[in-house]
Amino acid sequence: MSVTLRPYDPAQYEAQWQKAWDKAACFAAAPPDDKRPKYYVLEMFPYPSGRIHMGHVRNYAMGDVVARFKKAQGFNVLHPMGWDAFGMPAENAAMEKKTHPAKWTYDNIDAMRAQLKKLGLSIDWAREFATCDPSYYGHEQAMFLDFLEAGLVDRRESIVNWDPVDQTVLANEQVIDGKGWRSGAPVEQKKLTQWFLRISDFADELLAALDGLERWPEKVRLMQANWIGRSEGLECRFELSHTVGGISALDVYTTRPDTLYGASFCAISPDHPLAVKLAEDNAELAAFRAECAQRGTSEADIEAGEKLGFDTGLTAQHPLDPDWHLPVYVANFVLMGYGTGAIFACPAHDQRDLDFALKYDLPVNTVVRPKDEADFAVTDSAYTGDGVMVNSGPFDGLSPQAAREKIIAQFEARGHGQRRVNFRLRDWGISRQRYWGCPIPIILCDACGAVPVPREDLPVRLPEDVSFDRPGNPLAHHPTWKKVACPTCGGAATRETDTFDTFVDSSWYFARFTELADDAPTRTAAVNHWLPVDQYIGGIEHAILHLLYARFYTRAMHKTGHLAVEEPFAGLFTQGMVCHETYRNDRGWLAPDEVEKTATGAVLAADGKTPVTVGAVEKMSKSKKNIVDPDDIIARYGADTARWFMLSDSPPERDVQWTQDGIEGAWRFVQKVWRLFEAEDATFIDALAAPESPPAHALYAQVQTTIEAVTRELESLGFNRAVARLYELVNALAGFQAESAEDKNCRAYGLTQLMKLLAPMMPHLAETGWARLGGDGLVANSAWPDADKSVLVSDEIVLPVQINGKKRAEISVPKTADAAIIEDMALSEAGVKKFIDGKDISKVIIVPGRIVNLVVK
RNA sequence: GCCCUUGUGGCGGAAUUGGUAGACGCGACGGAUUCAAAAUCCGUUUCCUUCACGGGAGUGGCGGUUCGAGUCCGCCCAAGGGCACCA
Repeated sequence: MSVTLRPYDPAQYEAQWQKAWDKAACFAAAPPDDKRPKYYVLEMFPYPSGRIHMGHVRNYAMGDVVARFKKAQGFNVLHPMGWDAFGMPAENAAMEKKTHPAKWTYDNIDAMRAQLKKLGLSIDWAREFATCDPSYYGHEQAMFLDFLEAGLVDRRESIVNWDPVDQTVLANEQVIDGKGWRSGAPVEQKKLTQWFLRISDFADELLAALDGLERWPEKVRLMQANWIGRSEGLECRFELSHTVGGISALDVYTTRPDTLYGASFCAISPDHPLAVKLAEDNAELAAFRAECAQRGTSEADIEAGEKLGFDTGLTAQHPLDPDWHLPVYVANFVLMGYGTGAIFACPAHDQRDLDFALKYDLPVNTVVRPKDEADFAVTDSAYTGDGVMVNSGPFDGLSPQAAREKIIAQFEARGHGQRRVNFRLRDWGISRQRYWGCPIPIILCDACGAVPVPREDLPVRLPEDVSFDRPGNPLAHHPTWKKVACPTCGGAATRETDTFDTFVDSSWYFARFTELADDAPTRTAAVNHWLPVDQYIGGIEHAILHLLYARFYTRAMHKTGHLAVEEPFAGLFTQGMVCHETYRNDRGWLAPDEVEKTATGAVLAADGKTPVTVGAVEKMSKSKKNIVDPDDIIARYGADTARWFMLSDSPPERDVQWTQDGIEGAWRFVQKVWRLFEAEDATFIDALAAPESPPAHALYAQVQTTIEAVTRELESLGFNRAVARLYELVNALAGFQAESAEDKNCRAYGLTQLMKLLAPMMPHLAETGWARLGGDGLVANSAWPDADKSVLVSDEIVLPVQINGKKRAEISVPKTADAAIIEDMALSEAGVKKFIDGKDISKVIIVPGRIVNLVVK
């Protein structure tokens, strides 16, 4: 009589194994002198918002599979965890709930750490830190001073994006559709003195190095390349008809010098110094400038694309023809921040210029025509394609590309202009008018200017006694904190009250994890050993912001001697989002547990009858209430089930839809694996020679193909495909009838290997099974299996036979059979004969080991 | 507007280099077990046609290359994403 196991109860085992791993210090990374090769796997660290969500579960489940898999493969694995702990929500909580941001943050960290631990992640918790720890941000301040000395930092007045709700400055990258990325409020333009990191100095490098990031998604590299936005062109000078306030000429940047003969006017930005100067004595122009400043930021205005201009009355001399004078306009579509803030316009070959020219009745001169249209002329749609130069004097007949080169060369030869490369990327403004961030270690003195805080005075700590009862920066309002003596002259001075953009904090945390040194941000031996991160995993939403900043910051750290590498992340994987159906009725959105699904739709769970509208599948979000809480899932099904479901079905880079059926399916699988242990022959057998009996041999072979396939899939992060192979093996084991001792041994062997293969994904169940089999120690510490490749190739193979490209039959042939034998066998197969009877065989294609195709007429 | 990605059963999705389309999971249907249910086990499940054997069609659409196309090429359609007055 077989003993029936009780259903697998995760609650009974999961905590137990988590303790066992802890006690054995399984996941502590060994020091750099360890003889194993290193592997650094990192998931983007979380913001301590209070609770983990399913997105975290997916992200950390994937990282954990990689970490456990690499450890089993014999790597010295570093898999740390920390907290991106500065930021606005802590201050909002302080305002709303009257709690201190530090307390709110550290309480959240405690809660979330406990949640993460319940997932059974193989994390080296000894390396944990939060970016709001003074022991972290103090080093960040020191590095800022290093950057300052190295010329990587600027302080300058500039027009900034001002978020009126959050009352702080935003970087360009943080403005989405003209709105603050956090508050969603329309961004205003404001002039402030700001600290900048000179990321644009690295624009060329950051762009060029993208080519070397072979293990990054093409999509992310492309997005970064577009963001950096390199363009090549000509900068040249247009002399003005009059000198205004010392300005006698316009410097103009163009990527289309080939269209110079099609010039029709010049245009300058409303913020151009010439426009500013002219507006001083011209009220109409001043009003126009004000209007542009107002309209400039509104998304709707940009969408409408209405071109507005103001004729200055000045003219500019064409650089290729001294007798040609172009009117100079102030135009709303010319940006001061790009190029020189002044353009020459060629309406025939630029749609914006054409819109403007048509509105203000300016000439349209076609200078490029398509190759096969001799009488081509632009009317209402600019021509930007390739073709042949016309109406361009000495350049007629050339291609635009050739004309561009010749014209630039001519300008350079005559000293009238030069080839120039421009970037879209601007310097990174890092000043934020917030309390809960890293204080900028600078003292502002009326006599000495901006003076660095002496190194021995670091870290500049945030004051603890702050009040949030009025808007703006609590540091600036603090009665005493900012008042200090100037380190240079000793006179009364004030601290910089701005703090760093929190993206600074997340730009080097991966380096800090390599060693928590007291006296320096990084320790050479450790940081150079571990970096680059071998596999970084996180959301696509950081494709530009965080990933570009971190790449720049690593270069800055390289330049200031903090580390050896230039690229922080050798491999990047961007995972998809976790989505769920949405539910609503006339009172608003409903959470999944308020809803009961029926055959035809859904009803309220409370009464079982009130209809509920089932909406689109969307990213889980508080606002739509389509959230499933990881804690509830773990309590009900255990961490392994949650992890398994997150890894099954959907490819990891794509969005996954959370469903009740899906989690139930994963739960059934856990139970099915557990039932494999009901058999009496469930004993530990780690090594076995290929069995003789056909069924056992077949099972043995399937174990080998599964080992081979799962290894390959995990290598390429194909978790969903690895899952499918494991389902197959479990199904085979469950259906296997063990008759002989040999069969039973083979089954036990298969079960032992299965535990190893499952361990990265379902570590607790694998550990429980391993212990039940009588395995040595922990499966978490055991080596990854090698496939016995000798059984992967069988003697007989099945070949499909196609006739005219359609499959008609299958033949079983010896692996060693040559083409003549295969042809013979194919032609004598009954299913084939039927189709070739009375027809001519004009061609026979035999692809060894693959296919036979007969072409008949 | 520019750039990119993706289109495969009722659903999520498989398919090394062009070589048996639909693995695996979900759902559905039928059966076994059960007093009944849950759980479990067995079977069916791309569509059309046929009592059946079988046959035909089929990877968003149209065309092309090839003995052979989900895969390569061209054009088109749809959905999603990024950038967006960047000269």
